Amino acid sequence: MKDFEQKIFAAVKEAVRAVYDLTPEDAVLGVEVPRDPKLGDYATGAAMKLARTLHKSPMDIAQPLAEKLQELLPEMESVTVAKPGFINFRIGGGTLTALINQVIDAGDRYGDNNSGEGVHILVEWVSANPTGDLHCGHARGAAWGDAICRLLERSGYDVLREFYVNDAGNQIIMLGESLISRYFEHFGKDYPLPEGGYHADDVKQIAVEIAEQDGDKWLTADPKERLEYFMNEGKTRELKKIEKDLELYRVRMESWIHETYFYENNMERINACLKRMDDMGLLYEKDGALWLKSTDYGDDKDRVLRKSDGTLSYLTPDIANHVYKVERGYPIMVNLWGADHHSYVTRMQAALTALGYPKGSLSVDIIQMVRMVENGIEVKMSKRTGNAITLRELCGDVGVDAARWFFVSKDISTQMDFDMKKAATKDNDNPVYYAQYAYSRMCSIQKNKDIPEFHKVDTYDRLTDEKELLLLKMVGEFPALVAKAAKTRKPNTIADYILSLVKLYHSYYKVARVNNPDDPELTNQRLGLVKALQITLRNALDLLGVSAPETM
RNA sequence: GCGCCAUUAGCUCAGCUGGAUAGAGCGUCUGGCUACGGACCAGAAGGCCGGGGGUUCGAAUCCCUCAUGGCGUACCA
Repeated sequence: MKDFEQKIFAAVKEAVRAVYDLTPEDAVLGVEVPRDPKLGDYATGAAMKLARTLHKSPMDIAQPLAEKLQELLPEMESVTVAKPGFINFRIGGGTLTALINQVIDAGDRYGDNNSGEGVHILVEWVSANPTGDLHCGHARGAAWGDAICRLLERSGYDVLREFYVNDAGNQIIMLGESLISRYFEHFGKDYPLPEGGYHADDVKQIAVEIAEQDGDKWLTADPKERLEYFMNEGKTRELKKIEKDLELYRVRMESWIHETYFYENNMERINACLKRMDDMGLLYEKDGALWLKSTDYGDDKDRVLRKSDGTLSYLTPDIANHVYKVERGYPIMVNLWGADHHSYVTRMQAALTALGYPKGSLSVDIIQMVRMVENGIEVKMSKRTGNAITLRELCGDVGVDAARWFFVSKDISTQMDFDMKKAATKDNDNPVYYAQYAYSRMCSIQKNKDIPEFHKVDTYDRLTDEKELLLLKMVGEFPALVAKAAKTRKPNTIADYILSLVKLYHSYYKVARVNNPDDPELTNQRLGLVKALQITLRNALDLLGVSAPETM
């Protein structure tokens, strides 16, 4: 379905061509929604942006454009010029009410658009080390990344949702050693917990599980074999919990790529990568280590790929990981990384540029830190366990809907405070319930036995109230908003939209009774409006992974 | 020291590619329930957009600089 914004944009383009014989860049022709609805439903600043090229005043440029536009867009009630040179569009009521049937027909697919044009895009996020439970620090990125995928999928991109499992390297050895120590402890024996080992209860619990499953046979086993076994058991079990927690949090992954995969077959993939870089003259040896000349590609220093002890640095398999993404048909990659990894962005991009991938192949969105707060005071540890607050606890304490809403409704580029008290309250302090309440109202009005059941009609010409038309206008903006949010990867704009929509609905609900026994026609048309709103709201909430409850 | 991210109402945050009078929620204050769900609605007060320069028809938005805060600055992952 072609929404108004696209239609107007195309018309502006055509008008500029017809009147001034120009075909400027798309950015010049931008169509927007004016801040003040009194000005118009849509507007373009094209005339002002053309002022420089045409050496004329924006007002003089706008006038003939507006006349042409009125001609091109007969469904517009008016096309007017306003100082300092805006062209404002007002949509006719009939055009707006026609949306109702379109929305109802589209149903769950209303909002879907093809702005992505089938582009393949791989989103990698969460990617927590499988050495412990996901904690609330992961919750922000997990919700944000999932919402981005939902937006992209509904905008016609071909998305692959991927989790990169760091299951090689020191932290896994540390996990194995920590488990062994807890395992010994379980049988009343001593085994030193390594420095920097994992102390959390979940590690202890896994050790107990292994003890119950295998008995005490590992106490006397070959140390090398034992470590291998505990490392494997540990990461498998930790990963399973991560999967379960993500599911609870409604985050869907499609692909799990293990770091160890790149070490398989004598490091086949990694070596191929290294050889390729070597053939391109990107590598050199110094102090017994192998270096990548990343400074030639924007990094501020060269990076070690193979350390002097012969082992690889973290970067090396991760380069192979990204090469593998492209090989699988995903030339556009998006990664979500925590703020503590931001220095890593430049070197990863430098490596990919060095390998010849076009600039912009990899976008990395950095998720700034979250401070968990209760009544303004930072809460570092869980009161129950004394460890970091886990995602699971968070879901239990504040609920999945509230947690996801809070994280997804704020841009990730700024540090945020997550107020657990506020998120857990079920009153009007909490915007997520305000939105869900509106949804419940929409549902209950349709289910009410005293109100006749809705049936589709050809025209909804009785809907002339200012708020009704305003609501429909917002409904009409939804597909373009989804497309834009997908492109800019900003789900928070959807949350803003939801709040404006439900605020207007609550306000409408107060002044206009849907049910009007003396006027069944008006009642039916209003029910159609409510249904269209309900569909739009449900789809919008779904983009954020927030449920739309029929009753609360 | 250097790099990245930020700084907008009392608080938490929006603000699109530079555009019309800088917005919302909470909090504060004033009002509103005999009818579809009051988890609601109507209204008011509250701003040198961190400071200072610059770019231009126009700057919260772009550039420079300073201040403040966070994160990073490994042959860790």
